[in-house]
Amino acid sequence: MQDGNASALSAGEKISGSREKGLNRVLEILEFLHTTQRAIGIGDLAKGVNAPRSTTYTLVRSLVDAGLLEMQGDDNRVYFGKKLYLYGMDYVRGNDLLRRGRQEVDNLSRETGETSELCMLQSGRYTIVHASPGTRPFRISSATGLQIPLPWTASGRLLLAGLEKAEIEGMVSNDDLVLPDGRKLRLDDFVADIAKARITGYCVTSGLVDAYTKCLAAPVFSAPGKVEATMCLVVPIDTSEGRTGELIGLLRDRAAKLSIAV
Amino acid sequence: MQDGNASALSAGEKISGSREKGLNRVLEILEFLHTTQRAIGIGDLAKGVNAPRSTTYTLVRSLVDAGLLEMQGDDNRVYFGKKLYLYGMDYVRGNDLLRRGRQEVDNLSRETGETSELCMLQSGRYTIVHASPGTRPFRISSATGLQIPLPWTASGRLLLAGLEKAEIEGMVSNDDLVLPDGRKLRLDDFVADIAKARITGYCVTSGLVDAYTKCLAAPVFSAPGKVEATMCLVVPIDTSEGRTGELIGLLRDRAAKLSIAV
DNA sequence: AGCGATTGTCTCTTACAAGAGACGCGTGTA
DNA sequence: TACACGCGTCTCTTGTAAGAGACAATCGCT
Repeated sequence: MQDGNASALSAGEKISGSREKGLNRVLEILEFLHTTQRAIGIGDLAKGVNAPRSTTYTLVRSLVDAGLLEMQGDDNRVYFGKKLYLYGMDYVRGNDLLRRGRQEVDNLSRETGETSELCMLQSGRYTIVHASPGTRPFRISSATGLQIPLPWTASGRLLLAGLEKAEIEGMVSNDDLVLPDGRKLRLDDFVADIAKARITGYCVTSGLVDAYTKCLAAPVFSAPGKVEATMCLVVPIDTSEGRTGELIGLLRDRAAKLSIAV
Repeated sequence: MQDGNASALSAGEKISGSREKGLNRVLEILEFLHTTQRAIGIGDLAKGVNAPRSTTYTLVRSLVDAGLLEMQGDDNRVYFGKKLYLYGMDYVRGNDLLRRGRQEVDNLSRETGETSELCMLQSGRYTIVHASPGTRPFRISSATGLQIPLPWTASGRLLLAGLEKAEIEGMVSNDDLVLPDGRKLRLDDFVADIAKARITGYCVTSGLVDAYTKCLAAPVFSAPGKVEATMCLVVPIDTSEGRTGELIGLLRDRAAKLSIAV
């Protein structure tokens, strides 16, 4: 799931699809719903995940019966179900870091007025696990659950701290190194960034995901040297040196607080 | 999943288990983890869901790769993964009622100091979808995601309002009618309770789940006559008539507020 | 009314996943 | 040292689930 089957035709995919395991189909369905973020008809779902209609009907029925999916109202559309919400809450309950991290992110964005996020690696991909929007008039886009190429972000540089170059290379595709504005990042530069971020204990990137923001990030450790998550602030790119410094200080402080008791 | 395969040997189950569909195994695994509420070794998991070890290993690997499960730390134990949390948040985002209901429950328990809950039907079973503990010294047990037989609760009586007797009968097993203290509820009485609750627009039960509490519940409607959820308060059984009345008033008010905009 | 597109259900075939079981490894304990 | 036990991986067989495709029903459009 982590890559290569949503982007389909890329690498060593069996072209004609042939026979696919039911479980895999289900995983694709869930992932598809996660990207669409809305209920969808079963027929379209089948098209979307490139699965036979008959199979899709069967699987969806199973999932609806199990409560992982729900039929939306009276239409023939499906979306995530209560069961998934309950399992998700179970995850939160079993995960101190996430629970406290969410709290801390909410605090931070309330105190600073800036957009704040908690980020983690999710099957080798950068993921915004929790976000709190801040109070600025222009809305900085960042939805929970969004997945972004690691090299585009400050958090990405911290999350990979301590990995070997080879490992890093394995987690970053060539496409990932191409920034939204078309510029191509050199892998070596990225690796250097990571090493630097590791030493300084924080990371700032300017105008990477878009030209108007910069991203401040600080690491949360689950064990000495092991970066489990990052907290970050997304601020306008013209934020003054002084304020940026303040925010970084605050951010590092809070991230450190999260680290200790884990 | 809703019934009949966890309770296993009951009805028309193939006794020897023979060959089981992978997806079903997965659904059982998730449900099992939901009940244990903690990470568990793969071997034990296999025993727990009564699946062959080799199969369990394969499935768990798929699920871990997909991020639905995570290996716990260094041990060989697994539990829910980040993906499930993300899907769960998607569900919340797509569900106004749940989002606002959680909020309202938190408010209510803060204002009254009592334990407050949001309850819904989940594959035909009563489920505590969100709970907020209240401030009483003795803790009233009620975990999010807990599933309880419908007849044990005030909310259950409201959630079934408007259904035919036959439908109700289908959703309530004989075991469900036996209260925790051993008393057996008559189905007819339960059906009568439901009809009454429907008319009065709220429901109070005393000493059903345990001898020391009573449960006040009010319905949340998704459409005229359709009870989508209930809000409820769990209070000490010796709460005065007067205060009980106040609380019911408050509860009905909030539940109504939830109903309107849905 | 006529037509194309979509929806939900069903049947039948065969490719393949579920499962049995063996194996090697590490660990505790007698 | 020997034994029992649990873990993780692998191989091989066969029961069966995934998929192709046909079908009737419904919908929307002209």
